[in-house]
Amino acid sequence: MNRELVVALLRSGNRFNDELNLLTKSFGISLPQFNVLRILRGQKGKPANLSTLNKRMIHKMSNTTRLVDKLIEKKLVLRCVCEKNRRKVEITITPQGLDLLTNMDHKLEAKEAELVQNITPIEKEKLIDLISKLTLT
Amino acid sequence: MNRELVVALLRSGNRFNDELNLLTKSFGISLPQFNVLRILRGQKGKPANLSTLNKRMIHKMSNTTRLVDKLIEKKLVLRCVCEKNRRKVEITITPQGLDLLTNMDHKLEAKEAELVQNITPIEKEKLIDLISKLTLT
DNA sequence: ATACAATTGTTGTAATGACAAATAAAAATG
DNA sequence: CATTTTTATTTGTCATTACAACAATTGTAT
Repeated sequence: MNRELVVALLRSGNRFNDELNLLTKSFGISLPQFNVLRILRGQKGKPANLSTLNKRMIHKMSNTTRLVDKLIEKKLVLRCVCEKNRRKVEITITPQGLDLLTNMDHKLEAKEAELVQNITPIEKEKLIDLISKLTLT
Repeated sequence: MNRELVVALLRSGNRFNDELNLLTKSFGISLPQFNVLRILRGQKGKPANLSTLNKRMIHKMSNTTRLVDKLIEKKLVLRCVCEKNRRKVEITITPQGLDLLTNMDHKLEAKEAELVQNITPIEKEKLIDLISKLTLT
């Protein structure tokens, strides 16, 4: 039964990933890039450094540097060296980045709703509850 | 709430992915490669073709050909052209492939158990149920 | 202060993945 | 039977990811 559960979770996770990736691609960015943008928007002007991004990212990956490089190329974020701790780097979202997110917002919400349309609100609560219980540690 | 659910699912799916990948890597293969091996073992001698593998794979990807190439390099599977329909290709697992799976089996079970250890059997049933309901279509 | 360890990020390289175009055989059509 | 369409797989190309080595800066203990 453990296997059944693990496989079910992997399957649906991958499916969600694929669908969302498709959506973000249509706006010219990958899903991980999109998530970084959202984290930055959540900072409300406060810059973030790479390790903060890494901690919050849904898709753990070893190379946030290069992901950010891509976002810089697209002028969606800015990077500058932190004054207080020159090892650190400060990353902020640009107005263009915010605009892009604004454009994506409702499409994303629609997609999210579509992805979970087969269950009731009560079941959704239950699922969230169980999954977060599952993923403590 | 939809977003919360989607994010929770992505997170735990990715986490499971990472953990399992780590495990299979320690045996010299990737998680997708491992899953193909398991599909082949499930065939009980009956060969599978690429599109069958593709349908059953947990990680949908466009390049099953090259994934199978890697498994061939490692002598874990065999590929030969199907007699009846020469477009098709028949893939079977080798004795070495089966041995590898046998060696991995209990480690994998242990890891699976570890991954879902935070919830009760009843909750597991419930989760499986909800997730499969979610992922109909 | 100096040496050593820990933190934070970057870079190189190989492996993997996504996507589209190419190939090749079989099936369908006229 | 020749031609088109569909099916099944392969190949090319580029982007992303994984992994490891490197570099720079700060923190700590003697």
